[in-house]
Amino acid sequence: MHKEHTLTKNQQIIFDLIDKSPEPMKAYSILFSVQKKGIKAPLQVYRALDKLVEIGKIHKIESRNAFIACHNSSCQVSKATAFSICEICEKITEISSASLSKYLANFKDKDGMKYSKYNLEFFGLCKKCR
Amino acid sequence: MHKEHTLTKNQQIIFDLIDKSPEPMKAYSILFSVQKKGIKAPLQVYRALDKLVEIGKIHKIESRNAFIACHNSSCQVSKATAFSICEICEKITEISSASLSKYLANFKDKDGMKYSKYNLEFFGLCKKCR
DNA sequence: ATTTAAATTGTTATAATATAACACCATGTA
DNA sequence: TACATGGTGTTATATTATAACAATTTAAAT
Repeated sequence: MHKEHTLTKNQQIIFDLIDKSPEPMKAYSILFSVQKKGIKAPLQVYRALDKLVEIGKIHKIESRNAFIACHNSSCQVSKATAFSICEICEKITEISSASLSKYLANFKDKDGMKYSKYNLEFFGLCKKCR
Repeated sequence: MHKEHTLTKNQQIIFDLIDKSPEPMKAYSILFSVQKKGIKAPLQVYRALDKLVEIGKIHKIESRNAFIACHNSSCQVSKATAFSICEICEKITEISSASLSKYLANFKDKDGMKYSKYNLEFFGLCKKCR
């Protein structure tokens, strides 16, 4: 489980917004949405995002510069993320596969190095778009 | 093997630069380096980068917005990339592991969906930094 | 050789993403 | 009390990336 953090006001506002969103949100679209709640500057958004990523409440989809809430209740997911991305409709889903995460968590490279963290993005066409 | 493409002048200049670089290069640092060769505008750089990525001569490290030459001679590497990233010194290496690429190429999600493409970034500490 | 289509180039302007720096405030704790 | 830590608000700026348009080059295909 995630360690419980008490979110601050800005963090809570921004987390709630991302959590309710059916799709990943971009920073400036978040900014636009929360301006009515008094969050006016990009930095206020980025600071909250940074913290939320750090504590594992949200993840960043690196190839899209977008943020999605974590719905994965297993441990340490913030350090081990996998997503599927539809290249047509841009539907993005967090993949939760025990075998995948086990494989990657145990992966060692040629030098025997193990990694503390990874991010994997799969691309293809979703059911609808095929 | 990569399909052979004849690179255009700008593409060749930019590929050579990235290929010789010991570390991934960022777009504007590339721009700065090639200005003496007559490439003056960001778009000229980004267009060449886009093409080089498309044909698999370079890869983009998404989490770093940086570009690295592909030194992997096996097929289809442009659609199946894996990197190791040292979080301290930022040393980045392309991982070439047959078992890893086999595992990921064959990975199916819960719905039985297979993916045409993936990008994996591992994070940890390199030998030197440990 | 001439035409034509496709890709590439050069250029200016602008959009989108992200951080620096600084002053201030809230909270916990020694 | 003091002091450390983390969060906030603000302005300005840095960094990354694309839009739009005209001109040119390239490589086939007549």
